[in-house]
Order: sequence, then structure tokens, then C-alpha cells
Amino acid sequence: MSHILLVEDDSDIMRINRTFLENEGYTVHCADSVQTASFMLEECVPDLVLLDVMLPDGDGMDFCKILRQKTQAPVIFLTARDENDSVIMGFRSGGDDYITKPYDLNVLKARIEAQLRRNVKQSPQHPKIELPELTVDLFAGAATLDGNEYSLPQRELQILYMLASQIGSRISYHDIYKTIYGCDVEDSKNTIRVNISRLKKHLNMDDMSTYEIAATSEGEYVLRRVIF
Amino acid sequence: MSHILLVEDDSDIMRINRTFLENEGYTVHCADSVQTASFMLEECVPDLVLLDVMLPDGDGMDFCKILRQKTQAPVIFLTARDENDSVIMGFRSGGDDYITKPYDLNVLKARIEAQLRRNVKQSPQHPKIELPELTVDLFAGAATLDGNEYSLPQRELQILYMLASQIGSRISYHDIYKTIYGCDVEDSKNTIRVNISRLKKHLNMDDMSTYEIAATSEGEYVLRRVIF
DNA sequence: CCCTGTGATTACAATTTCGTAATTCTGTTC
DNA sequence: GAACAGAATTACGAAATTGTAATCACAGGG
Repeated sequence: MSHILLVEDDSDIMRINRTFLENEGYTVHCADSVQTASFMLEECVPDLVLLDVMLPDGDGMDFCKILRQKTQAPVIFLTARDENDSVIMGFRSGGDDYITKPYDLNVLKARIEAQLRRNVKQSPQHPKIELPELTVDLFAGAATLDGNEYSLPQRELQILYMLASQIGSRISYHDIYKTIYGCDVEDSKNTIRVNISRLKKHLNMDDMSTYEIAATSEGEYVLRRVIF
Repeated sequence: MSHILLVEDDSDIMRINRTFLENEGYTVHCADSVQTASFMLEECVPDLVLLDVMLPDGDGMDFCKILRQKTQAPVIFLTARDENDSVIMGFRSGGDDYITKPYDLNVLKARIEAQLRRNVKQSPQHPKIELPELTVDLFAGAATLDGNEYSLPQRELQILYMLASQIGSRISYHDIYKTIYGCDVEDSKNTIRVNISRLKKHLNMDDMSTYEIAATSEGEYVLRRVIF
């Protein structure tokens, strides 16, 4: 279940919140000052932070900025102030929500759930190139062609990625080599040639494939969609 | 230099354009019908297409849609019509510009250059995670930590990518294994552990690094920014 | 102080990766 | 057809990758 870091200097409020949240199934870590909270951050890893704005040894908003460098966990400010300026400052310092005291515990619960929901739905969507019948997934190190998936070694994947990201335009040996290796060498052609050959074999590219890698007479390669 | 595919059925206009463009240093491929143009596409790989809307054997806009599946080269329509509907149709079918006859050759040149410029500036920007003092580049297969660049093997890169994309939140062995291998196995812990150990070594992670990979007592890992 | 369990690291070996070089293929010119 | 050039593929071996298993480190409990 989710871990919540509760930063609050009023011991009554802390106790009430803690009990309530623990009953809801959360693991609660408590701190009553900026210093303690900073220390706790080293120990626990919160999924969400409930942060009082007024703390004995500092401002919750300043703490929020520091916290933001460590985690992207949502921060909900708890405060007595409800002036617009304060709210704006809260959001500006990286807060995700702002609840003014006194508040209903079920409202608190609902807002916590909303924040946690938002955070999980930000599911990892890896960068991918998706063309009809061809995809290139850098994270997975794999590509699909005509419905089949093939995992590819780095060099081949890099080349395919470059070609696919500029489908239909010519890319020189030179450019490919430079992009992949960072520099250029006299005899870069052969290396690229060999790797493209390997790529084609790995992908089972043949006359029936939807795509072909064609070479121009000027030392360039093109990925092209074959239309029958 | 750039290759231009010129599709135009009026032989006078074609000749004039061709001569002019070749003098400007372009390589020009000519076609006088949709069929010829389709055929030429198999031979040449244009960087830009000049397309007459009215062709003897079909509509330039239909051809444009076909062409779009093969290449993202910019398409400039050349036409006598200048009704709004036609212009809109042209853009809708995938065109990038629309020039009405008669036109000044230098205007044509300027528009061609503008399109080609737009296309090169779309330079390849690889997907990257960039945090302060830490970057992860899936394309290059490398990461930087505290100013030093390290190239990483796939497994370690995948793990670092997952951790970095959710800095400060806990990720279970389970999740990591499932994301990387697609399935989950009974004894997934060890594999992940070993790879994280290797990752730390590759990155020269120590007490002085800006980031640390911490394990929780619940079988999870967290990437955290260390604040001194 | 010795177990013991768990996490971290190291060792090892099968496999993969990948640049270089050799060979084959293909089209062009004479 | 021979000769050639350049492209494509194959061959090869050094190096890297990576899952598994063994070992080490270390805290908690008897």
C-alpha cells in the first residue's frame, strides 16, 4: 500500500490524521518540523506528502521545493490560510493540491486518492516509432515488422530508428555513423553496410516485406514503404 | 544536393521548371502522369515533390495520399485553380504548400527552400530523460551522472530508465522484471539485483554521487537524489 | 558467539555483439 | 564476355553481455 509522509507540528491534528490514514490502509510516516521531515526523506520513500505550510523551523513551501528534487510524489498542502496568494504560492512551489483547515477527513481521503490515481496513470509509455506494419521500441530494444517482433542489438536498432524516424528520406553513411559513434572516420561505410545487412536479416526482410531498405548511388540509405 | 520529383503533364512548363531547378543545383526527376510518378518513386527518393493537381490519368491529391505512405518529403501543389476548397483539399490530402499558376520562378525557389529548410530542422531529437546531474539516453545507450558519460548495456539501461522516469517512487522487483522481460518468474529478484549491482558499478556510484539507488525492506528499489 | 535469513556482490560460462577483413554478388563498361 | 567497381554478404575472433549460481556482508535472535 502507499506510503504517506505527514508533516504537521500540531500533535492533535497529527494524531487524528495518522490514525485515520492508517485505518485506511496507508503506511504513515510523521514529522513535526522541516528538519525532521528532511531526515525522514532519507529513510522512507513517500508516495504522497501531506505538508503543513506553517512549521516551527521553516516554511512548508521552501521544503516543498527541496523535496521536489528528490521525488515527484504529489504534495498536498494543509493550511489555515486560504488567501489566494498563499494558494498560488503553494502551487508555484510545486504543490499538487491545497486543503484549508478545518477539513473533512473524507475530503482529505478523496483528494489523496485523486492524487495517487493521477500518479499511477502516468504509466511508463516508452518512446516508440509507430508506422503501419513497423514499430521501433528503443526501450525494449525491439522492432516489429509485419506483425512479427524481433529483438535487435543496439547498432541495428539505432540504424533502424534513424531510418524509421525519417522514412522516405535519404540518410548518408556519414550521418548514420556520426550520429551513432559521435565522430566520423574514413572507413565508416563498411561498418554501416555490415550492420544494415545484419538488420535486414534479423528482420527477415525480403520481397514480401512492407518495407525495404534501399541504397542510393550516392552513398545513402532510405527506408521505404513498398506498395504493391 | 536535394532531389526533386516534378509531376507535370504540360511539357513546356515541365521543361522550364526543370531547367530552372537544375540550374539551381537540384537533381530533378520528371513524370508526366500519376502512373509514371508512381513508377519513379520506386527509382528515385525525392526530398521534395512538385505536384500538378490535374493530371491526365488521375488526381494529384489522390497520388499525394499514396505518396505520403512512402515518404514524408514535402509536397508542393502546382495548380491553376485557386479556389479555397481546392487549397483546403490539397492540404488535407497531405500537401505542404500550394502555388497557383502562373507563378514566378523565384517564388517557386523560395518556397522550395522554405520546405526543405523546415524538413532538415526537424533534426532527430532522441527521447531522453534529463534530471539535474543525471541523463538517460535510450538511443545512445548511455547515461551521464555528475558530468561523466557512461555507455550501458541494455538491461542496466532499462532499469535506470525505469527508475529515473519515476524518480523518488518505489518500484518493485516484480514491476521491473515484468516491464523488461514481459512476463514474471518466481526467481526474478536475483536477476534484477545483479543487474542493479552492475549498474551501480558502471556508473561509479558511491557516497559522493548525486543519486543513489536504495532498496526498501519490501522488495522495491528507489532512485533518489542525495542532498547534502 | 554462532545461526540464519536476506540482500549485495562476485564468478563463471554460454551466448551475443560487432568491427574488420575476406568473399560473393551485381551491374557497367569496354 | 572479360574486367572492373562498388555494394552486399559472410567469416572470424575479440570483447561485451547476462542469467545463474556461488560467495560475501551483515543484522537480529537465540
